[in-house]
Amino acid sequence: MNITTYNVNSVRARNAALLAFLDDRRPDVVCLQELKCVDEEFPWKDVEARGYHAAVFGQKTYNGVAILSRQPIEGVERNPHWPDDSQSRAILGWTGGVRVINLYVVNGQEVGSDKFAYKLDWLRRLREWVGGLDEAPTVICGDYNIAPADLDCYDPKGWMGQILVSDDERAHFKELCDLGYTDAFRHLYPGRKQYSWWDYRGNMFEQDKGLRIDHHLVSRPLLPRVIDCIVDTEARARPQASDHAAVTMFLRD
DNA sequence: ATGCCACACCTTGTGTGA
Repeated sequence: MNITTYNVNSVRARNAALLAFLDDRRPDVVCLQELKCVDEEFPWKDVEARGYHAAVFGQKTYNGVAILSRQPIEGVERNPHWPDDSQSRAILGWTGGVRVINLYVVNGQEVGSDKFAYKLDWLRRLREWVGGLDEAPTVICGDYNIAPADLDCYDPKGWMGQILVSDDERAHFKELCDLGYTDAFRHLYPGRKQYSWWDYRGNMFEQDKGLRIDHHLVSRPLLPRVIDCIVDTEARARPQASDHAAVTMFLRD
């Protein structure tokens, strides 16, 4: 079984790229972020034609998350621990015997801003929620908008204190891990420099100047099943690609 | 300090992203 996390940066603008990804890679489960459309505009027919079930939590213009799976998706919950939040950022579904949580974590715009305060509070609520879950095998994947360590940033000195790498954000990520979740990629490859996002501007992808901000956090019962985790840079290199690559984790059956 | 790029939007510029 494999589980992909993929920030598509508009599912409508990325329709051809997404369908090519599904056709080429044949993933079992795909967690999408930044749909940027309402549920009615999601490409239901295209993904269903390729054999996927879909659980969608859309929003006009911004945010929006979805889970695709070759197997049925049950027990779907949307923003389960953010009852008064109008932003579609979290969806949970059970599929293939795994509790899949798909997140589009707040960006935060600028350290110290109102949006940054919202990001920290959102992360606090995430931890509060996840900390109360039972021991069922769980993966929490998505766009975390946090590069957990300097190794996850092409220019740690230049980015010091900035959004995505600040100490506050990293502390939240570490506390989430301390609840019993492991960053699958870093667990497998402790010293590997591998990014998942590259700015559209300045040919950053061609220079491999990026950040690793898309992650799979796996719960203790699931960790022994983790075989591999790869970043699909090929899809990022194509024309009209998202600025994020798809990241896929492979589990032993 | 700004734009650099890309996306959505009751667009002809603005807000947001990372």
